[in-house]
Amino acid sequence: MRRKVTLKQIARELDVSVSTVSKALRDSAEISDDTKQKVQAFAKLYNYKPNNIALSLKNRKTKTLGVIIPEIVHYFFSKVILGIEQKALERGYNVIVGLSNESFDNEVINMETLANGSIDGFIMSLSKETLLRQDFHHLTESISQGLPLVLFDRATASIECDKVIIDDRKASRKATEKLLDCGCKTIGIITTEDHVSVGKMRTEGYRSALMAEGRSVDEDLILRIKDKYDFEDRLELLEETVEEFLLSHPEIDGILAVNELYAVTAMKMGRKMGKRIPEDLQIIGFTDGVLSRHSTPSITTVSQNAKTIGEKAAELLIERIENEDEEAPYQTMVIPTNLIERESTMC
Amino acid sequence: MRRKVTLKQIARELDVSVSTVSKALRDSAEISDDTKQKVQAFAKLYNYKPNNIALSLKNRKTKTLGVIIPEIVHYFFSKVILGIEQKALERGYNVIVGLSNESFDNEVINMETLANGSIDGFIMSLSKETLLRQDFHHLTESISQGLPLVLFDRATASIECDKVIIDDRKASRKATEKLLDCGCKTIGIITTEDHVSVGKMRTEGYRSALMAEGRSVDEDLILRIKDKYDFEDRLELLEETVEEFLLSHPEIDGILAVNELYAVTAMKMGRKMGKRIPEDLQIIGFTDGVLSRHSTPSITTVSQNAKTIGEKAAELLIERIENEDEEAPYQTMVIPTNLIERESTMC
DNA sequence: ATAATTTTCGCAAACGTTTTCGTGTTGAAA
DNA sequence: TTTCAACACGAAAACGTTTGCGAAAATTAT
Repeated sequence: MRRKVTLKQIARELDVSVSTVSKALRDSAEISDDTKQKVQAFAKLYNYKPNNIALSLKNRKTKTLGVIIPEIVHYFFSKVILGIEQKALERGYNVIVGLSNESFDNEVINMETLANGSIDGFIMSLSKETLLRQDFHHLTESISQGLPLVLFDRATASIECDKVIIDDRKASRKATEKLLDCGCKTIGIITTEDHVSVGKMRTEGYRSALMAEGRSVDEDLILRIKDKYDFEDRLELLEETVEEFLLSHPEIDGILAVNELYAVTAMKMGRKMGKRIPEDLQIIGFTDGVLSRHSTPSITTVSQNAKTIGEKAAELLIERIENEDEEAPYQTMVIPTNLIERESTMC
Repeated sequence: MRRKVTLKQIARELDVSVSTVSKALRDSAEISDDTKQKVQAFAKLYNYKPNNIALSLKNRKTKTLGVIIPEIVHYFFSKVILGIEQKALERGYNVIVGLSNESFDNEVINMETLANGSIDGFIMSLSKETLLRQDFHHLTESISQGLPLVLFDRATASIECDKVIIDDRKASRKATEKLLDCGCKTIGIITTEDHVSVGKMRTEGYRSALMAEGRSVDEDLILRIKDKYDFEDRLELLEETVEEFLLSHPEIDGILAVNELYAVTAMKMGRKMGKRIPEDLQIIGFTDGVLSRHSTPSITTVSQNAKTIGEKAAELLIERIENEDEEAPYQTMVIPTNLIERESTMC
């Protein structure tokens, strides 16, 4: 096992000092061409690469981004990571991923372990529990310690920092309008509990679209799925709830769903009770993932451009890290969404 | 901006030496109770946490695992990461994720940047290009430098290291047998090119099941999807190819697909040509992801227990890291698979 | 040959820890 | 009063870098 070679070893081998080796490798004018040649040749031969940890300690920069997300087995979040990762690579950064699993405590723990020198800044989307508690002390803590933070998707107005979001209200309004345009008379929405910021705003968008058309909003047509139903192994609970909802409102002919899973579930349950998609029931979801794309019929959906979100978040963070003295004002980038029309809507 | 407090600052503030502070915080017997109290109180007040980078340098251990995978927007891989991440957290490790994007060069670059001190070991699944080229010098390089490696899923016999895999041949054979049991007369397989190790073995399993039943293997019933068709934006190419395949073999009444996407595509194309699922065409896929679960009809599939794979890979790696002197023999863990029966098969 | 440069290199400090070893102080035993 | 052990703490080295500065060596100018 031939361990990585260090400056010290090269120095000893060539009978010069460590500083000479270091300077020779960085092509310093202080060193004679002779020694430079010798050192560089030796270093190449032994495939010398500077130790990242030592560099991090010296420069007080780790060139690493900390990313904390609620889930990873999830089209939207994994696509965001893809975007982050690519930008990071491009700019010479690594990415450490931490999962909160929608838990406040995990989020805090993850942050704390990373905040002790391991990373140069955070990119986060908040856990549902954090949003529910409205406890953001770990975020302010991090910022006050000089670790910049970029929030995406599930952000909060309580914290001043860079943010990358979509205009959830608008996207939702547009989607609802689309359903209206396509002839829906009674539109229901399947959304999250209100503490989930994006869910709440999507619900608001739905409301405003209806009101703008002079329609009344029937609160019974708003189905809020409980957080705890949102697990892979709780699928039946979700299905039952949606089925019940559809059965008790047979007049519904349009559904807006705030994510893919809700959309595909609505489709399945609608069909089960004999509705044809899209003739009897039209559906629009959020997130342009595999479910929307590969379902039969395929599902019309609001694409959030997750990869772009990731890229922009990484850019913002890296800029902030590399210009920490500049005190630039915080930005909130709003990434445009687009409605991808597929087979679950009529027009 | 109150930067993190260091031992040195505490020492200056309390007018003792750095070593005293360090010892006091670690509750050393060398230090008087008085000073310990004083130091500990002060540290707590200022929320002192040791700097990870400094510790890494000192201990020559980073407590970080490097994970390199071909893709992240992918049910199987993201679920493996979930498993790795959880085990890592449990054992006090962080996880750096690198994406090869199925490219050999990216794989090499990612490894090289991480191999310079940033991590204690690698968990990898090889890119298709690497498997095609059969060039594994970066892996041997890493191992010879004392960085342990655990391969999962897409492994290779050419490298000696710990591995976590499933028995692809057996799983595929079982799945094929299932189709036979369910009454299929003509079974086709949609698989990858042969250089993808798991694809090849699944094809072999398919073959052996047919031969064991005394049936001949019609090479025309083996559809190998080209690597380059395997992209989100190449969906039509994939669909055309599968459709053509099904159209030119209308006698096919059973399909084994080596992943979810191929399975759902087969289902879609089969339907398009008027086949009922499962009455006219039965389908079994690999990977128990969202597509298999939420399609209508839902798809019978071979679950690889991806999360377990991740957990075991992390365990193996951490054990290897923490007992590097022991020279334990390399293990290949075979994670059991199970066939999840759903609506795309008849029995 | 001597002085003045210029070239070439090494020392030391720094980043933040941990740990070994040495040393000064205290109190008790002789 | 002297001797010695126990106690409490600090200095220094180490992990692997980079870099400012001083100093020796080599070259040039006088």
